[in-house]
Amino acid sequence: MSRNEFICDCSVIHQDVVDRTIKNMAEEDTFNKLAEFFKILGDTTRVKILFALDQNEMCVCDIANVLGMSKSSISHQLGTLRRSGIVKCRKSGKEVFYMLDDNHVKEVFEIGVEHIEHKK
Amino acid sequence: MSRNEFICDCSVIHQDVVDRTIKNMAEEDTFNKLAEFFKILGDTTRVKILFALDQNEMCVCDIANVLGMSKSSISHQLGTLRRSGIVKCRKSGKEVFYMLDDNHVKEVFEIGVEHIEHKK
DNA sequence: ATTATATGTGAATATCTATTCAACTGTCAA
DNA sequence: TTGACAGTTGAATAGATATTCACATATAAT
Repeated sequence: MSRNEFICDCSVIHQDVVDRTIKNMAEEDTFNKLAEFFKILGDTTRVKILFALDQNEMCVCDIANVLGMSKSSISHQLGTLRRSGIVKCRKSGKEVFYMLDDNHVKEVFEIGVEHIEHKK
Repeated sequence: MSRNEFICDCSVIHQDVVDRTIKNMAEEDTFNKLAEFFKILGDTTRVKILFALDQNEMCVCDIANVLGMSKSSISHQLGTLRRSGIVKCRKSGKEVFYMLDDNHVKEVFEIGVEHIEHKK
């Protein structure tokens, strides 16, 4: 993508750096999906749910009890996580068991923890 | 933390799983900081800025030109990233050069990209 | 000194989103 | 069939936040 596609309120100071950086930028779509992925992880409730599901699959009621929140709010969040492909579920009678679907989440989590430990 | 501290609108179905999971949950503070960290990464503009700064340090004007956005909005976002300890800056005359401060960001990014590539 | 440029920032607006509430579906048991 | 329970879902509300705008600050050049 070229810088001429954009409208900006200032002049370019270091043309070479700007040109090179623009040339190396990823696709717009990649940035959007990346931000979307991190946005999903950027909520305390969802972080707790994923941390819990990392230990064992669980039904909605049990998750609600672990977090001390309503079934409805947990169900809404599980829907968000499912639509993002981060968790999946399995029905068993009246209950629905949720589990992690994406092995990257665990890795991202660990680095995230390293980050906040390092910043202490 | 004990489950009795919480108010929930449903009964516990699998008491053993709930007890064990609660016992293994991290500190409230840890979840908050973790979510806060990912929330910072969960914005397209900030993702682009970090991707650009991963290549070279840059001044505000250059970043604005690379992204095709106003200096003001970029400055606001850089302030957010700086307060989160993810980028740092260095003054040189009228210009302020920003660079990555946290080596974890790069790792998290790479796994994030793997994630979205895997989901295609 | 004056002007131009690079950056920072508070307030306002528009948009997004997490939770609650109320209703609903589906399943099991009596 | 009836009731109880697990889970889902749309609408509403309240809170968060990204960008714009206008102005402020700081530095360099004339």
